[in-house]
Amino acid sequence: MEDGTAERIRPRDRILETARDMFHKHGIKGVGVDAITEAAGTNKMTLYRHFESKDDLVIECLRATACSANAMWQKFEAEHPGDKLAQLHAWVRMAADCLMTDGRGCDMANAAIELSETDHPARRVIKELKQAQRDRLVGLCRDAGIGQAELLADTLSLLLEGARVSLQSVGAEGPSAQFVRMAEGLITSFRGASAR
Amino acid sequence: MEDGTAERIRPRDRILETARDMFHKHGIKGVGVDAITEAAGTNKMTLYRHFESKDDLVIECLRATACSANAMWQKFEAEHPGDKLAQLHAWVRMAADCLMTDGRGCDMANAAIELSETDHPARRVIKELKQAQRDRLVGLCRDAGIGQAELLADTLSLLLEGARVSLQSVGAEGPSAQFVRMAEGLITSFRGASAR
DNA sequence: TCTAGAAGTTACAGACCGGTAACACCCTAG
DNA sequence: CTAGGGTGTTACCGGTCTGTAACTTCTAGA
Repeated sequence: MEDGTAERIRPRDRILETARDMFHKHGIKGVGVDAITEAAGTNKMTLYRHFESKDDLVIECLRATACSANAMWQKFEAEHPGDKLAQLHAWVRMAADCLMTDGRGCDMANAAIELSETDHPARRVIKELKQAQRDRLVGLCRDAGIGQAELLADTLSLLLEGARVSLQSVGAEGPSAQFVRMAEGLITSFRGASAR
Repeated sequence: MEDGTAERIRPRDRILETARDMFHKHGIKGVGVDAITEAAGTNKMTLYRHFESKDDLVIECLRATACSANAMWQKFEAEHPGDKLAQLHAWVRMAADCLMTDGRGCDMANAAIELSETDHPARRVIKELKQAQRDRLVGLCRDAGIGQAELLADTLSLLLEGARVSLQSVGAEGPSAQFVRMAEGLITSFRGASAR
């Protein structure tokens, strides 16, 4: 039987998962394909049989990251079905957890900074995936009954993005330590404004 | 005469200025020392006579960037002597200008993301310079008579940092377009709270 | 058991990287 | 005019990088 749930993971998936982890930790230009394949317990030829190039692998990793993010959104909906405001608070909590446990920032943002070539193929993907996340947060704010939903969503986006990068430059004791207080304060402030 | 204001700029300064520009545009790992020296109209040997290593050059570039930032702070004080609140608004305006005209983000933040090695010599410098900027903004907020000065300063910091990275991932039409509105709204909100 | 395709292995090409050595040059201070 | 320091030039080292070729081994499906 072809057996979809093979006990030993397919090399392609092992490479993808390993590459995601290593790109996240050391950056894209900071890790070579040799290191990835070795860590994945395979070899370079196998990588190039499954991915056209390193850039292609990078793009596939970013798509996988977006997929994980989608799973989180579904978890919010599952844990607080219908309660959009609770989902928004869950988003803040998730973001804070991510800040405290992770250390390195958003893979897409990091990639956008690292791949400075304006015509890099990954840039299209980053832009559309980030746009999708933004739309999702705007929708959540709107459904939570907040008046200026776009403005709140954009403010929260920038705060999180800023906290993730500040974490890497000034460290955990820097401004990013106040993220939850800022975010919650903003939400109550916007809720008050829309209920006036 | 040794003539401090030599009409032809010293090679060291040419290298430093060129490296700053190229690191800013293409990232640190995205440009080699050969490219820098060629663009600076000199050669690799001269670079290594003035800088111990590429890492040393990077650090010197970051210090120069911090120096430019200091000049901006002095400009704020010169244009609005004593009026700390006006200086705070000038800071917002400067940040917005920077967002619209520049495209690439903060050199220190970009470097922190790119140089993921936790023991990289540049990380110390980045942290202390970023910390200094933070202290400066906190002081400005406090002197402007804002109650929760640290919280406002940290929020503004994260907003700007987030706007700069968002600009690179989602583009100019993304959340960063609302930076001024967010920042000004925060300032009035914090002013109202401290004057209650 | 046989076979086809996936995966592993080794070696290599070609380019770029940071950094150094040896030597020729120029320009200015004395 | 001359001596010396800053600069330019060329060549090179050892390493790493992405990507490929040719060949062998393994494994799953019939």
